[in-house]
Amino acid sequence: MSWIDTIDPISAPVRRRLLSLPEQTVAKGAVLFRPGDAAQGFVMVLSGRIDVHLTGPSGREILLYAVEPGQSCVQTTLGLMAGEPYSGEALVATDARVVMIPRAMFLQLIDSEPGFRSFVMTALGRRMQDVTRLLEQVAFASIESRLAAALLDMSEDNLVHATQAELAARIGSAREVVTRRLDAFQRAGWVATDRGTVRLLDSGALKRAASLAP
Amino acid sequence: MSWIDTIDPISAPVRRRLLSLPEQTVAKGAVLFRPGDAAQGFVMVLSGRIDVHLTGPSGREILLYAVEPGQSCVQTTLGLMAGEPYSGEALVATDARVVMIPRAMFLQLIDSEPGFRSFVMTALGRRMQDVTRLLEQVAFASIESRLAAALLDMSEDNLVHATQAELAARIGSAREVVTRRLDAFQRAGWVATDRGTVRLLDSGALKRAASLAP
DNA sequence: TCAAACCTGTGACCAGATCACAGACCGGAT
DNA sequence: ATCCGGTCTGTGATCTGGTCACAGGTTTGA
Repeated sequence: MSWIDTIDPISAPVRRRLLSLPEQTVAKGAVLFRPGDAAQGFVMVLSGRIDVHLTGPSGREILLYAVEPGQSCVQTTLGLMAGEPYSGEALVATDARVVMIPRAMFLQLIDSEPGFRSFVMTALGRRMQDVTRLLEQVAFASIESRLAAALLDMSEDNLVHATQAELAARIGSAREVVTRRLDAFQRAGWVATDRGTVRLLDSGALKRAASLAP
Repeated sequence: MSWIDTIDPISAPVRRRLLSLPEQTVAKGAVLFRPGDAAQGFVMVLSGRIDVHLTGPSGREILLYAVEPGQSCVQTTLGLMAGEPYSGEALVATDARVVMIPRAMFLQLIDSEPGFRSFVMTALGRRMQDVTRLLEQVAFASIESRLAAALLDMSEDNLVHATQAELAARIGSAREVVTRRLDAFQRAGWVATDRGTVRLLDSGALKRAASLAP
């Protein structure tokens, strides 16, 4: 079993060519690309996680999407297909291994391999949907509901390991706002906060808050 | 010359099949699809314009993108490829003619016609970029700059035909806010407002306001 | 010509972003 | 052990923008 099998079906010769591509290891904190860069190839994540986010002029950030193992970074797809430069910044969130399919091979695979093609198009479609949903949240949902949703999404075993600044960057708000909202959650008994962590005490209440749109 | 030639290159037999598809006429105000609908086919616009927008729970709206002649509605693409339902609402902005390529034919064309394939993927990539940029604007830019940008974009001959409510729906703000901003623009001498129209008097100043991000 | 619908304008209020801090906590170095 | 720079968190003041409530003006059509 290899990463290649997330692309299904794939022909044997192509499978060999893909397997011969070198894996690259990238350390947490590395920047894979910045806004304005041109795509060099099609990047797939094998392990670890890559966060792609937008940064505003004031330094405020928002997470566009996270690329998990078996997924590709669609921003590279755009660059290769539509010639658009990156608009986001890709930051390695946890030490990761990736492979890059060079531009020429990518274009050839798109033309010759139905399995690869449908993998790419489905991924692109999903991301489009993700970003559209995010836009909907940013445009219409309250900070309260977005913060609650982020906490639920990031929690493992009812624990969230993130500073308040990281939570703010995730939902596209300001650190101070997160501080005050978390404080309200704490007073309501929904969470307990500590330096660098948030413990979820009442995920039911958080879920309700997350789905309340205004 | 036909709409088909916006897809290039295309083989002769396929060209004939596409030409045999019936054109449909849709009247201004008609709704092509709503959030949650499943895609029936791949829609291309021949004339007129179709606006795709999101609606929040409070009734506030924002324009996701407009589909102009020669373009396809990528939301239909998503539905056909990734199986995702629509998240936006498509409203016919001006009387339009469209053709719908049925699902089966679409999937077959994707597999067999490189020209069609690259048309679809490029369009999808562009829209992804559009929506990402829109998200960036909504998340980080002021109403002042977004309104100025919208006025410049919608103007023909320095005239914008739109009510203040329509301008608000376009930039994802509230009507009252647009009223007040337009009032400020007017006091600054940048525009003159009238019922249903805005006349641009100083597009230079508007351009400067549009590019000022905060 | 009268009513209903539509468009614009205003005041009050709340949520959220920004600025300018201050204190608390952490790591390592002396 | 203590000090120090960096990081994380907490708070008040102020500004922008979204929501609510409502008023007056304009069109349109019955």
